[in-house]
Amino acid sequence: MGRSPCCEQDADVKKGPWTPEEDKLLVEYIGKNGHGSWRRLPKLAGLNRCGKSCRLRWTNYLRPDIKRGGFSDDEERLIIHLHATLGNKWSSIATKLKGRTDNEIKNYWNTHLRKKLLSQGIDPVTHRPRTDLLAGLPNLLAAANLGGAAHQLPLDLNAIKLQADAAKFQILQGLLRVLASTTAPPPTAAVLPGTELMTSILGATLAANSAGILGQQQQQQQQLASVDLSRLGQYNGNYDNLPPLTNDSCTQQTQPAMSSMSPDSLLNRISSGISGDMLSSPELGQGGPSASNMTTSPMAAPPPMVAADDHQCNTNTPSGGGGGGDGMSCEQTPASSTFDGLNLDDIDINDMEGCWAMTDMLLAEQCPSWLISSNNASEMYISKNNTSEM
DNA sequence: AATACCTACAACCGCCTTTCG
DNA sequence: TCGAAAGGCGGTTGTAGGTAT
Repeated sequence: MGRSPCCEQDADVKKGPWTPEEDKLLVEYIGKNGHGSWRRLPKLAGLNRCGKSCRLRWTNYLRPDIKRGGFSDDEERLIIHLHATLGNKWSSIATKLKGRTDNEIKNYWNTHLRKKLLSQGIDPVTHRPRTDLLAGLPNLLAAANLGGAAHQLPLDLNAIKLQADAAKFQILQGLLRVLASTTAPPPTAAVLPGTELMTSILGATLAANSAGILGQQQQQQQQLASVDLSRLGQYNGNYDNLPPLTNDSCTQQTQPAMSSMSPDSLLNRISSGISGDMLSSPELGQGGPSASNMTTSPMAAPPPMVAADDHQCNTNTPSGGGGGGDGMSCEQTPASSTFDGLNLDDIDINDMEGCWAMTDMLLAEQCPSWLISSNNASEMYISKNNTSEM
């Protein structure tokens, strides 16, 4: 079964970089005859090459409509956007960038864009704030629970607070996604990944924490509020790319609102939520280990992202419905959302406190299972520390 | 100057899908 | 309908050039 490898029967076939002479032969032959059968082409063109190699050389480098040179900012943004939507479907992405080949885009992604996103704190796989930054939380909690030295506690708590912020971002993402979906302009607008805003938020918090402004959640909220949410309008609904926090329709409504909780309780609740399996959720692209000594209830997997392929995009996009005509209307849409049914009239995007209050309400009404997990290290941590000052 | 290391990118490999007799 | 051939795709490797030690 299975095909024999290309050119296997000819062990003498040349490999490696193409010479100008070979390029000339290939271009001249295809110019006169077309490529026809790639397998027969090498003999006919006088090349000692595999047909597959000839095809690759032609499609990636010798084709007359190939666009050479560096990528423009627009192209970069488009690639990032398309990658967020399509994933590593390089050929599909290449169809949206005139003159660029899938191989070129793939290489550019791996050598430039991927690193660029990482440096911005964005996971290049999920296009969301990096969760690997949170991976140490379970160990921190466990260490704290197991009686870490008192002088180590501040560091642990700093980390926990950071995780708490990240969890809040997750919640806010859903909120922002709703807002963006109502304020977004038609897809013809300049496309920027929604991650930029989240990056600035996360960056602000990281900066605050590293500057020693720890434990001042209010201050961090002010930083969050300093982000002009009205900018969301230019993001072309990219928050649709963000999966909802959870699809777990929680039936318990006994949890106090986040805003009414003490900071310690809030942090611990959130910390417990983002520990364990959540961090290793395949949806987050994380295969990281869970804390082995924790018994956190498994987090319900987020709903699958519904990434329509090109065909689906074309058929699903209402004709004349404001699509850019370049396929950019193809977006990921979560199958369901914790935030579905949210009354947008209740939200003033300029009122950050109101947004937090809305977040609280959503948590109370649709609290995910991971937020109410019990018998885990963080709860033990709470009970151990709920009488101490932070 | 020599060596190690890093980076970018061209090319290859293996698998899957499509085409065709 | 089936199987082989061909095409296509994404991941990986090889290599050349640049930089740091």
